[in-house]
Amino acid sequence: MEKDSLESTANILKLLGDKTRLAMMGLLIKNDCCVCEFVEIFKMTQPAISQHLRKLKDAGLVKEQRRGQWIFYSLNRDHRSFPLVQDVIRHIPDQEEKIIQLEQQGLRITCN
Amino acid sequence: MEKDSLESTANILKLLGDKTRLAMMGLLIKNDCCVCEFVEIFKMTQPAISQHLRKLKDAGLVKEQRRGQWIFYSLNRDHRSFPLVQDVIRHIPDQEEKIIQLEQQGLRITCN
DNA sequence: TGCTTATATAATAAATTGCTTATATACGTT
DNA sequence: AACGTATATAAGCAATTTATTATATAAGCA
Repeated sequence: MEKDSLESTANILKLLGDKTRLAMMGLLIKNDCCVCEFVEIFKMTQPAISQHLRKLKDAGLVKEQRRGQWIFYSLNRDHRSFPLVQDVIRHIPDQEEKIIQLEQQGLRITCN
Repeated sequence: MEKDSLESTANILKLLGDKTRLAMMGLLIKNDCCVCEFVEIFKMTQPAISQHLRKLKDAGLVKEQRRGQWIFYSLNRDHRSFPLVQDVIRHIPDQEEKIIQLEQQGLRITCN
């Protein structure tokens, strides 16, 4: 298996070592999401969400793509440390439920 | 596979998201180590090392065992999140080299 | 064009982290 | 008992982190 340096691994883990960002990654491995969905799911202010996404983006773990009014985030599956990310996500509960709840509240479609 | 809660996983990752602690875990998966060995390997002060070990111990990731004058640390392989720890460590370079260097310097035996 | 919505960024404040130095504790040896 | 070595703990401090509020930017629509 490809090994990453100690330092880069520690940096990835530091990013994932936050409940919100870890859940974001768990969501993104199943669905692309836009900022307003994260705001709704995590009940956090929009700037707080944007700043977490910024950190993930700066590390190259996520990509952004504008779709009209919205900016959708997705996992960068080409990242050197993506296998590590995948392994980590396997250890957390499935996050898709949060998306389903959002859909049931009719809040998913606000971004489609 | 057993899944840990999002929160407990994030807490583990936060601990591993530090270069020194991550390397410590990488070392401990191969050998028990005492504090003075870590001090030598990481070129850090003894209190700094002790504080990192304290965090790992508080989380239950490592155990300590006194052997005469020395206190040896070892991984707690019974920890609920040990499989996660193992998976993470698989992604970093082998740390045993550091122990070998220590032995070559004759510094390993100071703790035997 | 002007308004609304979605998002980013900047400034700031509070909490946390990781080190340092100083000191305490525990064991082994003389 | 006194001393030296190994380790832990406490206090203090600088750097980092994470949130908040305020503001800027960009797209869609009346």
